[in-house]
Amino acid sequence: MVEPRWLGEQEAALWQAYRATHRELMRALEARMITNSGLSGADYALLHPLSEAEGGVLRTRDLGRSVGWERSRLSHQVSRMEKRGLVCREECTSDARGSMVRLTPLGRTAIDSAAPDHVAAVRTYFFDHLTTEEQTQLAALLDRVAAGIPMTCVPSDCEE
Amino acid sequence: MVEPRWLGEQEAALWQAYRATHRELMRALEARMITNSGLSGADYALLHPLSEAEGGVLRTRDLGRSVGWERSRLSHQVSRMEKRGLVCREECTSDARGSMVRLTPLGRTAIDSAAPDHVAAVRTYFFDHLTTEEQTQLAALLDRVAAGIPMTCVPSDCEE
DNA sequence: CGCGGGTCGGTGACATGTCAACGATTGTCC
DNA sequence: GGACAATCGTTGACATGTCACCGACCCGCG
Repeated sequence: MVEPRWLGEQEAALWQAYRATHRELMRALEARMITNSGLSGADYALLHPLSEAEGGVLRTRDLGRSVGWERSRLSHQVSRMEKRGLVCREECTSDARGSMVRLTPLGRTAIDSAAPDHVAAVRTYFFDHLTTEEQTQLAALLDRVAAGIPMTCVPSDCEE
Repeated sequence: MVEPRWLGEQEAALWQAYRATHRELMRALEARMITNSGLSGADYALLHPLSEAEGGVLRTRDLGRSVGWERSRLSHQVSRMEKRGLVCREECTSDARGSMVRLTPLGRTAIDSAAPDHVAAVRTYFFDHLTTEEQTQLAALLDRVAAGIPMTCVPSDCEE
């Protein structure tokens, strides 16, 4: 086997820039949200789908799917948020294995007060730098990249 | 003040896709590196500039700047890597406040064995999906976004 | 029915990242 | 020289994320 194709200077710089920019972008959004509403990015990520769900309740499994998190991460985060009164857990009547997560009035207030500024921040820091055409191109690019990422899978999932 | 401009459907989908794809991409790269060489992404991030430095030594401050990390994060990570024998600390002769981080032979072996596959993975999962033109466009886009991100700064830094 | 594999949520141990604070040192200004 | 702010690295407390595992439960099949 021959020498692998190393990254060229431009590629290395792009990779570096991509990672650094993502990190800074997330850091800025997170910091702004925390000072603005006391919510972390993780809090917001869960409160958002809950606030749009019928009655402010979701089954834990469905909440996990809508944010793309693993179960343990979700469980830990819900525990922390429960301790702070943002959400509460309930039994799942249709499946005794499951559980439900419900937005409390405090959680509703929190997400309602945090959302407008967060959306504005995402615009300011991200979308305002993209033309409509660039948005389309970027979406296509992300689709291609995402499709090429190997899944964490049990062996049987790999053949589908 | 009127209703803020909410994200449209396409924008929301793009934002979602961007975050999900980044997360999955990083997860895949990290998992592959760990199974392949036992190094985490954080390990690799530090070993890479060290391996390119003169003599495999860098002042902690400079290492921190080259990866863009805060001092405490860097210090913790170096401590963990020191415990595993990948690097060692040394005194800084030119400035008694400072310290140096040196790549050990074990660390050198680790980065040398991890690098080829990692580079190949970055190609496979990322660069293979981008044309040269797209790389140029993306680099420009990232520059614009990065330039618009407010820095964490002491008040006096804000006016420069 | 009851066995057995899969699903679901939770837990504890640990790795990682952030924040505030400290002690030591350096450089600056008078 | 000496006060004083800034820099440097570290530490401890805590928040977050990952992993392996458990216990309860659902469902299909004999």
